[in-house]
Amino acid sequence: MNTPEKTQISSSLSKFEDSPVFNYINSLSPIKPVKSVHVTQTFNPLSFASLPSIFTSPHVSSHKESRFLKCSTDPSKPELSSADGTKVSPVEDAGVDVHENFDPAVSLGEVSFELPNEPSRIAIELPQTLKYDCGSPDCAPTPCVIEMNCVSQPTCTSLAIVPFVQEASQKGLSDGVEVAATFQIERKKETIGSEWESLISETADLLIFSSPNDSEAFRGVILKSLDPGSTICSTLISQFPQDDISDYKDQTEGITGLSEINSVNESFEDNNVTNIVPGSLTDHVENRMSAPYSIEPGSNLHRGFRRRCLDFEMLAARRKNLDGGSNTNSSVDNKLKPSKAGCDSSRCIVPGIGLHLNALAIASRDNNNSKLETSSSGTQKLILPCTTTSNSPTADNETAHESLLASVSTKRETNDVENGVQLAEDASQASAYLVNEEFNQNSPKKKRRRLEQAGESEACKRCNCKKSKCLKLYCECFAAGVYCIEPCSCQDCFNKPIHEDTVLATRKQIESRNPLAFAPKVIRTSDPIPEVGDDLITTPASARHKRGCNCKKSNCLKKYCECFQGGVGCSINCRCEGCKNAFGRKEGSAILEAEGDPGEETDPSEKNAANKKFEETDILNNEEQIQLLSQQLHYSFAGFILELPLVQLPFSSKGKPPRSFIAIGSSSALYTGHIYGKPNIIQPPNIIEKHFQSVAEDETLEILRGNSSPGTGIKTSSPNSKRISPPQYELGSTLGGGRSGRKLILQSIPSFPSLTPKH
DNA sequence: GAGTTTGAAACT
DNA sequence: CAGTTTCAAACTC
Repeated sequence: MNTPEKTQISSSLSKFEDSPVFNYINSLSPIKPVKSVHVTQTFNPLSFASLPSIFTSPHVSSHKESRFLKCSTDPSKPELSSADGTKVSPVEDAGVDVHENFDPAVSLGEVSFELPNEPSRIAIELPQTLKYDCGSPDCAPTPCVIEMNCVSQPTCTSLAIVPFVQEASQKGLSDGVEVAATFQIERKKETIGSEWESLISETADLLIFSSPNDSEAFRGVILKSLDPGSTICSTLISQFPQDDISDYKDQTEGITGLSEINSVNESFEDNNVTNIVPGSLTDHVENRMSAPYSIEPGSNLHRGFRRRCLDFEMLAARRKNLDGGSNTNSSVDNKLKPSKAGCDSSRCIVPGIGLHLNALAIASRDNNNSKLETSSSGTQKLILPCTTTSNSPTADNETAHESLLASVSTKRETNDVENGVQLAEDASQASAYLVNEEFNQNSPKKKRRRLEQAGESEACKRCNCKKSKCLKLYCECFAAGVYCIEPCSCQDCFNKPIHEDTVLATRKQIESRNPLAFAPKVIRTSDPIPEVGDDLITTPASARHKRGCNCKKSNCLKKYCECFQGGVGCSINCRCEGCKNAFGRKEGSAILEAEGDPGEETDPSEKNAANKKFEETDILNNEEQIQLLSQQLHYSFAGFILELPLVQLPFSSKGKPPRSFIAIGSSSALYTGHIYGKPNIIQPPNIIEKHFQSVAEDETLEILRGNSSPGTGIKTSSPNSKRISPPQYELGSTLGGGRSGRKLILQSIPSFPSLTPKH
């Protein structure tokens, strides 16, 4: 990537690296100064883009993100790092250093939680973050900034964003303010334990999780070309403070929507950072939220959506924080875990994206309205489904629900009942947690019944585990990386915040067996256009089940089939018999069938029915997909969002959205981050690929060649080797290498692992 | 709502 | 790694 920005950054970095401050820092730290860390710069865009999916991946994303976050805090603590004496990998240098120095308490993710108590902090941090985003010296005049640049560069080099960020920094960020803020934060920090890195990474993830909107926000910034400075700031603010704060608000009790934002705004003013956000911050928030994304500023819906998901990460981070709590700022701990109840609540509140995305994916298909809206803005694609869905008969009794839903009601679209229900459910669930955790354990049937009465119980229904304690992949909730909540009818459920330790341990165990265990089952590949055969669609390559199905009797025509359930065609990876998957038969099935393969009792009527079904449900969507894809490509090209709700789900009006199939943002990545990277992310288009190639071709290729970090090889080492095959391979083989897009995808997927620190 | 079918997950 | 068992969702009645 020879973009001017990069060049500029590199040169700038070099300059700074040679500065006295930098030298001083180096002298204090075992870390070797590394000039212009180009490690994953190429993929930075991905990091942004993949945020949602990354959310779930503490490792990969965390590294990246953590760095990103670290940067924010790092500037202030060169000395601290050295003082801590924590070991840093020389190779990772800056990045690691940042990690160690990074104070979780300072992370944006935490900020969201802490904000209520410390409004000023957020103000400080946000600007910092912005600054960090810009990997260019332009935004970092101070020594601290310089170091930051070194560290952050890898992550901050996103192609599209850099210019904006830089500009923003130039326009709105006050260097002095930033520095001061940094140090202020620094003072609060305490010695960092050896656990920091992990802690940080997770914290970073949390941050990310808390801001599923990040990608959108950035996209919005880019696409809309709004005032970079204000836009970015407002975006960040709107996202973090708004969502997270509002969550916190919910816990503590009804505070009105923008109050937090206002406080944030005040904070900015207090810190002389006001200039960063021209005009009322609130206004910005509103504008950005409502206009570009069609999201209400205080969209509780959105928030509610994210609540359950990724709780695990939150817990993990939090727990680690606690473990090292002796070292960490007590205030932080308190904030993270208010009281027992509050603690749980917070967890519940912790934003998650898995469900959110799921809903989106579905919505893209099912919800025409949402489609329209999505078409108008890429960001909305992801969100609208959420917002549009709050049709929640299910929210009946819960005031909290009502409030949540009410906030979303403006956007309400009734078409997608399922999504709506689920979304509402999520929100309601979250609120339910807030209201009373015991809901989880009590009256599951009642809840379920209520949901069913809602008319779309399917969408809302959660698990019904009886023996697995919801600690196995049998449990949909567990598999999806979310806690069981109200709607669940499970028995002896351990998949609750109270048992966070158990949950985390179990997850780790499962992932140790199969790193992909929590990965999205359906991976969107590249080709959005299903291959429509003569009379039957054969293996649409737009998405594939990561492992493939093993159906024997269902002919892949029922939801027993995970491929079918996920709305994707069977692929070469499938070992199904008599595949008649309406979304695409296993390669060879169609041929065999056409040849009158006895193994496949080809029932013409069935075939036609399947085909018809497909036509009804997918053909149209394919076109839509194409449109969406083009948009998405645009966004992707901007370097922010790579994951798309393109996976088309077959169940429009009935059947709950296959959460487990969402290709995005499952909590899977929690522990698999390094290994699985971000395969979760739906890799779209060729354009992106080109982007990649131009930007990070080198590394990508390396990764593909197996030179990347250990985790790079998706699945090669999967315990389920017999069944799981790398998405890439799948793509390559299934798609038939003719298409460049596929090839590109292969590259792009591996690229994620590159995000992990180089050695 | 109970019972059956199905295939993934887990186990051996 | 293959076969078996367990499990819970999907489905049927």
